[in-house]
Amino acid sequence: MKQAQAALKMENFETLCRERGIPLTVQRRVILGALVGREDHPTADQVYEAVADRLPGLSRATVYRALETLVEVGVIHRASHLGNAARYDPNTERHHHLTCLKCHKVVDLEEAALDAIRLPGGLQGFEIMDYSVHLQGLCPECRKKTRPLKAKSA
Amino acid sequence: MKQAQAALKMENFETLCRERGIPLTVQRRVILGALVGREDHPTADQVYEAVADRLPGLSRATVYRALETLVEVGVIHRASHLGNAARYDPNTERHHHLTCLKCHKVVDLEEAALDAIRLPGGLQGFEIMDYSVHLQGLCPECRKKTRPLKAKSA
DNA sequence: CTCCGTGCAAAAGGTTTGCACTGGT
DNA sequence: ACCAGTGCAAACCTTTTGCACGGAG
Repeated sequence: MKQAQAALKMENFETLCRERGIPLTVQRRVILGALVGREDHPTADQVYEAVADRLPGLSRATVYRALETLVEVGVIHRASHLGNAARYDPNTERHHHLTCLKCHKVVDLEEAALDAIRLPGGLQGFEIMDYSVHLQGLCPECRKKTRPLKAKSA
Repeated sequence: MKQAQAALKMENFETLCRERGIPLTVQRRVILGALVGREDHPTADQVYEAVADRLPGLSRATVYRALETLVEVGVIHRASHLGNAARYDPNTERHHHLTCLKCHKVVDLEEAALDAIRLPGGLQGFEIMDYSVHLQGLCPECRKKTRPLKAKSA
């Protein structure tokens, strides 16, 4: 059940916070709660809307900060490039992207093997026009620089 | 060679513009020229920086508009969701995304077939930690609403 | 010649930050 | 009690838009 998963995720979050000495605030709990209950991918503002009644006087800044914390702890993901600016790509052929988790560099990958993926059927009623594979990892430079495990230099 | 490709892309752009009655301005040409010369995925601001000396008095607004035009004509792609807000995803398991090209809705897709993709080797020195498949198309609702081919309502 | 594109500046989101206060540990 | 988190408001960054002018078709 989703309910059970949500409860697990919340427990997991609490454990992780205690381990890392991160204060467990009401805001963070409610925000995570609102997030795990959803199937869509809400924006920060939508999260704010969702929890505003449960947290009177809540500030949008807090939503942003709490979401950031949740991402750091690892209980949610942020779906978008870290930089909030759009990027433009002159390569209009089918290609894929390699993104560096550390420096956020994006490089193209033209790889016939990835172009040949057979898409499964019944994609929730979507009519697929195109697809691309998004690979995330460490670029050569960042691999040299550090041997990171955790995100923050903490 | 990349040079030849760039020249071809420029010619292609000019042809498409003439076909569609889109004025061919210096700005658009220079901006496209700066873009096809690069391997990275510059932001609008980086494009502005790149062409600023060649186009004195250039406005950032023009860069945005020109980029938009280039995307419409199809000679470049925009790499990012149209909505400029970050989205948060409580699902931290391996999963993929279906994005609607019209309403920009994003839904999760958990599909074992896509989890089993064998990654090719020699990924430009990257150490891959994770990957996901990004499918783009029309969601059921938008498929009903219109029969779009072109972006603009002209 | 007519329009559309451009430049400028202001507006419109989205996100971050400084500061005083509150709440978690 | 201490330190980090919160709320508020202002700052900041990216992108869009209105308007007058100039260049493209």
